[in-house]
Amino acid sequence: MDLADLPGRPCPAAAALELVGDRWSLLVIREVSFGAHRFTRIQEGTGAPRDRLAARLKTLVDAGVLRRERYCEAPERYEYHLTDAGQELVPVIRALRAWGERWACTPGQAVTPAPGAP
Amino acid sequence: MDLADLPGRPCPAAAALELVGDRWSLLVIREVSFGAHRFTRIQEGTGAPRDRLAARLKTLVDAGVLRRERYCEAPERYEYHLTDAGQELVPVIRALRAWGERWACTPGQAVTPAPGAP
DNA sequence: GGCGTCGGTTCGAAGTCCAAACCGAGGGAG
DNA sequence: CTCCCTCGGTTTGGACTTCGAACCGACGCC
Repeated sequence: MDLADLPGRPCPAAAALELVGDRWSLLVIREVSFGAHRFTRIQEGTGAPRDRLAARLKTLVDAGVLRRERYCEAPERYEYHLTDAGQELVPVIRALRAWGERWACTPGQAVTPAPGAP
Repeated sequence: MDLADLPGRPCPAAAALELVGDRWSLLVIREVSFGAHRFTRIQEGTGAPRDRLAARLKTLVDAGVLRRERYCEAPERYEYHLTDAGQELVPVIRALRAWGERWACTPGQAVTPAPGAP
């Protein structure tokens, strides 16, 4: 992914969003960072449809954010771990969580917590 | 948006992604935080298609992340500003940019800068 | 043999995304 | 007055994604 190829202003944030800025990627990374390393666990934790999850795991591995490791020989089974790049995505998720706690948890929209209320 | 309605694990980060976790929202917020307050400027800065941008601006205003302000009476013209909630999204973008600088700017994938290469 | 788990893949339907054309209100040039 | 431009959108038609659900093969358990 070359920054110059993006349609808008060249910016590393845009490049980051190209890689992990879709509906599921950050949720997947959150789950893996929480210790959910297997397909089924990640699927339960994120709620992503199975095919989407399979595709997303593939692109995240390709992007170098996740590493796929076989944990069972007889029936080929794999689990997913964060690479260093993936690890460093955790602060992004933390920032997102902090924002969500403050603004997205109130019933209704992300309006200021107490406009005229106690 | 109720956390309990989300398919996966209830988590404020998921709620945040519901609101701003699409292709353009964070880019739009970046642009507005850079001082691009008008439709056309935001469109140029993000590279989003016009209809997507119009729809996204609407949902962001509904979500309470942006505020829409008329700046011209005669032909109705509006500009967009960050609310407090929008303002507090800036750290998320900063985190994303930091990550992008480190991992997404290298040509190729987000692999460690020098694994075995010179 | 019959059923369950695990990690996927395949399917058709539904939804979303896109580029490009269109629109209306106004401004400016000729 | 007429023609064309800007601004902020909306509409359109087609491509691309996403979805839930069904299916699959390899294995384990009973």
